Amino acid sequence: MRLSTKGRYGLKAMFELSLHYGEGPIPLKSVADEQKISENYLEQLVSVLRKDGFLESVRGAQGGYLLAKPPSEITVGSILRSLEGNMAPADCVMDDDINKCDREEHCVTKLVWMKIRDSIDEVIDSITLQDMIDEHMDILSNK
Amino acid sequence: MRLSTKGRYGLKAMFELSLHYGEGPIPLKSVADEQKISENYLEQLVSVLRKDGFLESVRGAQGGYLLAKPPSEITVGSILRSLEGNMAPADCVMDDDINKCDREEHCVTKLVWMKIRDSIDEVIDSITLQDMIDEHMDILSNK
DNA sequence: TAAATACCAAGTGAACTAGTTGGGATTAAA
DNA sequence: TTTAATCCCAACTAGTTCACTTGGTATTTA
Repeated sequence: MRLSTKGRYGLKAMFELSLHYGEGPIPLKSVADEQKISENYLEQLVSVLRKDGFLESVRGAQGGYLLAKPPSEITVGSILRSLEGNMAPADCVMDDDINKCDREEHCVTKLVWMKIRDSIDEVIDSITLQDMIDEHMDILSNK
Repeated sequence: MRLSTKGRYGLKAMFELSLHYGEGPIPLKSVADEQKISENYLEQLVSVLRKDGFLESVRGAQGGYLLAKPPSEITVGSILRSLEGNMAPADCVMDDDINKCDREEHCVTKLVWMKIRDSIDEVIDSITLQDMIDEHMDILSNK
């Protein structure tokens, strides 16, 4: 049950941009270099994040990307869902009506998938980029 | 972050066999029919579960599969790990030394993946097949 | 006007998914 | 003793997804 590189790279990039929040636009190249990700590939992920309202962009020389909201207002969950879709372990617990199965009402495995989904949601929705910055500072100061 | 059909079908099959625990071998065909899974495909999954010690098999006519241990001693987690591998959202939190990344010690995203992994583990390791049977009985009796 | 950037769409090789196919070995029942 | 039911195993496969790459265009600053 691995996350794809979309979610993993995307969160890394968002974290990197958080570290520079308030400094104006950061070019994608420097984010890609810093996190060792293909710039062209990262471009696609960042494009999704921008369309979903997490990032703003400034075109042209000295341009780049910047967070559209303060780090404290962006959760890990919202980033991961933007890039990976719903974090449900099975289609039947995805909250859209498309994937309902016919044995719903007496399916015990569905209860298991719901518990997994809920516990993942609880974790990722409770961590903001600001929390990550704080943890990063703690690590740097050898706490 | 979907589970594959391996884990999903595998858990359904194990649950089905739990419902018949103590009744002797159950042919795979009836499990496949009951859960609407391709028998040939399920065979592959069940073969893994047998090799990992969750199932015993009886060959020949009137043969089939049966749980190697009582349902109360088999967790959802052990089944899913048998079929899907480690339930970690990223390679760097897989607990084997192969996938360590070089930026480990100051990687904040790793902390996020660890929290997700731990919360998934907590859920799946705390549910046994017996728990699923109990929930199933509750549903049937309309509780 | 050149360089630095964002933006966009299409192509691609490799791996994975979810099976299917085609057998063989073993055992109980007729 | 034959037949049917079952487990066991390995190889094949169409389709999808992954993780990019390629090749451009548009915009802005120096």
